[in-house]
Amino acid sequence: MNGKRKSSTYHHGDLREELIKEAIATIERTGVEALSLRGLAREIGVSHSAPMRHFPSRSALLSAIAQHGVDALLGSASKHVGRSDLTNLEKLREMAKGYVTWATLNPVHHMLVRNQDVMRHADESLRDQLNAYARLHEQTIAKAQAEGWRSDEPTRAVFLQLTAQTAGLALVASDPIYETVFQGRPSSQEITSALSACFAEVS
Amino acid sequence: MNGKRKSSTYHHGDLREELIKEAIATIERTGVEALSLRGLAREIGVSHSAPMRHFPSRSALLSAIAQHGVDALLGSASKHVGRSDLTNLEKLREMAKGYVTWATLNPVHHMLVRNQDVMRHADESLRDQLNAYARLHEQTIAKAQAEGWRSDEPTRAVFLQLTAQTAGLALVASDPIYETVFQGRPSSQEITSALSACFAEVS
DNA sequence: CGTTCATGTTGACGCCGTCCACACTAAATT
DNA sequence: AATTTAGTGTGGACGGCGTCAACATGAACG
Repeated sequence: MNGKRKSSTYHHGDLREELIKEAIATIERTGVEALSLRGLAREIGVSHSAPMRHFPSRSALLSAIAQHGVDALLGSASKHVGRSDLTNLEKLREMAKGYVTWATLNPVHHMLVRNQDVMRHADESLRDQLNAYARLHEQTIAKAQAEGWRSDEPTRAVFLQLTAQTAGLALVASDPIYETVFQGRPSSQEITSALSACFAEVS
Repeated sequence: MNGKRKSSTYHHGDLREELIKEAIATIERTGVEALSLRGLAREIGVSHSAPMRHFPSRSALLSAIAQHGVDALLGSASKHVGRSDLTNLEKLREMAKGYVTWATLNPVHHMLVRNQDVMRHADESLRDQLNAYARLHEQTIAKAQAEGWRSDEPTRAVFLQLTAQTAGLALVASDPIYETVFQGRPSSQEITSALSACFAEVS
């Protein structure tokens, strides 16, 4: 399965990655609160303080996972924005759709990024990347407005509305609390149609 | 200050309420993760296991606080819906505005209700009340549609869009993560105007 | 071959949630 | 008024946790 695995048992060989993978699985099953470094070590089969060689604290592990999530989100958004075959309005559509898709496919990452306890202990770089995402979003809105879309509204107002709608849809689509409220997750078709209201061509 | 205070120090007299009050203050300052029953007891000046006479577990304390929050939210919503001087569309506006206002005025309650670890251990009644709120919202939408507002769209679609927009605005307005993104909290005027897009009179 | 450095182990510390037996007090019962 | 009872606070114990420090192992490199 894993080519890097060493024959000896003393050194694991890939503990950092396995910690992250196992942590995500555990959080998905039982929630962040129930995640413990010792439990993780036990699960993997190393000593109780082996994880600290790779993450200096429990928060650091959670931050690293959140970091992965934000990397993926920002990467996908940059890719959309970089496409030259789309208008800026179409880029915005892709960003919004991409955000919700990312949240539903990576519920643990999404949840960690929204978790205040996690973000409180996060590196400056994580915050910076979230801000980079927001600025990319905002600038693309401004460009779409320059192309005539909702050009009579302040950018900040459109930014606020779009951010809220997108964040809200991601929440509703990925947070288990809303499952009973909507009797099941909204379909991707429903998501798209909810978003389309924000992206009407007519101003 | 507190008329019920007994002269003796052995029995506190109002420990349950003080625990809740102190817990909210602590969470606001340092986050849920950092809240401990022992720390709370130390702060208040009772023995380390006194809190367990009022809450059988740490989760129970958090659930009770969340319960208070949902009570307030549902109460305010019912009050709006009960008003006979408003159209159903106006009731929807009030509900949405009320939700965001509630979230900004009670950030700790709002956060606890959105916290998966808290909701996982919550009583059935808490979930029931959240569902009651959702149904009230949904029914009011249906009635507004019966009055001609967005009557060509499926109720579920409007419900989804409105829930997402409202939840998203509440998030953006009350979650510290978004403070840097928007350089400060959005004003209540900005909130209202972001909501107004959903509540346009024309279909 | 020997050194060095990353990585894993072991044991310790203090904090935590929770349980238990016990202490104190107010209210109910006699 | 005396006594019982139920509610509430105390103190000690237990195991689990995060974290630290001292030590062990082995891979990479001279």
